[in-house]
Amino acid sequence: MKFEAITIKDIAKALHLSVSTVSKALRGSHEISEETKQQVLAYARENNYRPNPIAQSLKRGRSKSIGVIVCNIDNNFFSQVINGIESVARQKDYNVIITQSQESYEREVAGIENLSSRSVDGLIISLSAETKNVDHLIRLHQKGLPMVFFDRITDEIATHKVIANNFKGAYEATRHLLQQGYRHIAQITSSGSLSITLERLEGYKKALTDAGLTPDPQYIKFVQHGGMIPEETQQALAELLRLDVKPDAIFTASDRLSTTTLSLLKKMRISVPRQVALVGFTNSISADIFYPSLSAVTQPALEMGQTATDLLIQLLESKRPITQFQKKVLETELKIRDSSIRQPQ
Amino acid sequence: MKFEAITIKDIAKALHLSVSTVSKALRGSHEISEETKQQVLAYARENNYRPNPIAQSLKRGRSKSIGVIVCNIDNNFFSQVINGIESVARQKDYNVIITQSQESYEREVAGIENLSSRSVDGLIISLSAETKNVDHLIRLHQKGLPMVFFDRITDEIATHKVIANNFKGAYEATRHLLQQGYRHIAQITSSGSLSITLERLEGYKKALTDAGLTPDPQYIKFVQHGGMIPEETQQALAELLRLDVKPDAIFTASDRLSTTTLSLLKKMRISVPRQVALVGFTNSISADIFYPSLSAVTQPALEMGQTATDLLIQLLESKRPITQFQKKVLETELKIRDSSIRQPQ
DNA sequence: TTTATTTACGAAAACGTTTGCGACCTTCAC
DNA sequence: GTGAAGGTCGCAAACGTTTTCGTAAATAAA
Repeated sequence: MKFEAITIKDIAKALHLSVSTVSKALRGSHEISEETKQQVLAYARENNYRPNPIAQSLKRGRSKSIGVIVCNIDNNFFSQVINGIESVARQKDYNVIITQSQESYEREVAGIENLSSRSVDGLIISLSAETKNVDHLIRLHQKGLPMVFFDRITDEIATHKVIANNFKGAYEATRHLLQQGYRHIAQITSSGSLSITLERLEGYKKALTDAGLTPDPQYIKFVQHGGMIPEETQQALAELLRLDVKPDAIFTASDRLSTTTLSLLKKMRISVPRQVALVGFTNSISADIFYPSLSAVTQPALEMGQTATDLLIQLLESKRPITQFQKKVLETELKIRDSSIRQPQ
Repeated sequence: MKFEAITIKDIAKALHLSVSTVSKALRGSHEISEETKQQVLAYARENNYRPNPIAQSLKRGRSKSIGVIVCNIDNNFFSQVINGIESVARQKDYNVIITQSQESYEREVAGIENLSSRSVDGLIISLSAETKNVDHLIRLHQKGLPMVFFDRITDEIATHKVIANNFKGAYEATRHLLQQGYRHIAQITSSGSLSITLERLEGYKKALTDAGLTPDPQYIKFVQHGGMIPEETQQALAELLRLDVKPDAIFTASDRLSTTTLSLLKKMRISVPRQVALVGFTNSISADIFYPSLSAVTQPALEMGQTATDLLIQLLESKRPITQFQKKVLETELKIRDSSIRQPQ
């Protein structure tokens, strides 16, 4: 089971030098003669010497790794974000450690606790659907652990944040439905404690009022675990379809909710868009091969991951403490497909 | 930027004890009196002491983290596998560090090199499509770095492996097409250097010969980067459709290839399954809302991740060197949907 | 009372680095 | 010939733990 590797000590012994000389030679210190340097470098290269990153971390007080916590990796939006995170982290020589909260507050706390206890230089966070209280993060932030939020953010912590223009995305999606002539537009959305939920809700409401309509609370359904539990979505949908005036269109405000809703409608043999139209937030790469193809608000997920990571590393490597924080808002894109196009009656 | 945390030293100073006493007290050594233990524990708890995992790693020679390398995380199959990996790793208190090869041999080598240089206790690997040579892994394996392969494995390294029953999956998919009456069944598959490609190819061929047909090389198209580059898939498909006797059915042998092919057929306005039927390997959670709904061979991805991690941790924590290795073969499931059902002419 | 045993703790080395400082030698200017 | 300067290297401390060993005091056995 051991994985013996060569250390500086071994090099020193072999070359009859001291450890410090070898160390300095390896990092090209001017204190060391060119001759010795070459000798050390040659020996190191021959024997495939790699500095022990753990020892370096201990010495430097930085682990060169960043922690990521998301609700679930098995979701096109988040996997694309992580793709972005991983690409810039790797390039800047950071490791990426991933934890999933599975939309559970407890797991989020435990995961963050685990990541934070100094094994990680900074955190990239998207809150879980259950999270209503961010004291666990506030504590860490006050202690000086750098963090960047994306997607599901909180106002209670002053740091960099990266989000999509959720308001506008939802506004455009709803307006599109209105333009198609739909008047009873429902929304199925995530937990009301999530920032994205509120932002998308506002966009939806604004589009309605701009069109002279009054948002009806009956038409707004919150799904507590953001679609992770299909039964919750099922119930929300059933309640909508049981209303006296059934919605003629539905706006689903998150990735998982969109695909689940479409799937449920199909199972219930409800024709989309004839009986009910559908527009959803989704980053599924397959939205155009759905039946019907799904009109969707797409977020620049990869870019969100990259931006968040850039900001975090900026935080990590800054000499002076940063007090001015950015909230980057990336634009969404509405792709209109069949699921929302009004059919001739 | 600093994140000052309390150390054993601080506790020792505060309580007028020695570092070693505190350390022992914290781990409940019998050498320490009950009274002192309580005192130390209380102080540690009050001040929210967390042992520094990096120092522990250095001391113990184990980092309690495992490295994962896959081609791409943004893919339902792999994200589900990682979901499985993360869940059991977390439970056994290991961190999961993820790297993507993007199907590039160079990136695979660099990523593994980076992970392996002692920051990781073991590796979970699925080879990239470009990888024809595994010397970089053989070296590490010989040095004693434990590794487990899944999905895209190699024969050249003796260790635990976890795969799906690719032969049977492909056999059943092809047989199903044959049973539907299709006779010119093409296959679009990944790079020929991948184990999964060969296994699935064999299953496909066996089903054909069992039905008295002779596999025709013209009907077998290899896509070098496993569908990461849509143009490659496009070209493979175009070549198939340009044949004198066009295929009446296509079997796509990987996740990305399946969705891409369906999407391309749709763009070309080729009716599925009327003009050409389709069965593919995919773990997309949305296969039933595709148009047409996609008949698919599904792999137990979550379970593969869990099994691979269990096996790796078993390797890591075994007292005596393990010489007997397992090759776990998990069963696939063929879900028949519309894309392969023969339509009345 | 002496000796042996137990209990409770501390000193120090070790894991593999990095780094400030001092030691020694050579070279050069005056 | 003396002093300063510069070049080259090693010593030792430090990062935060764990662990081996030693030792003093207290207790038990003789």
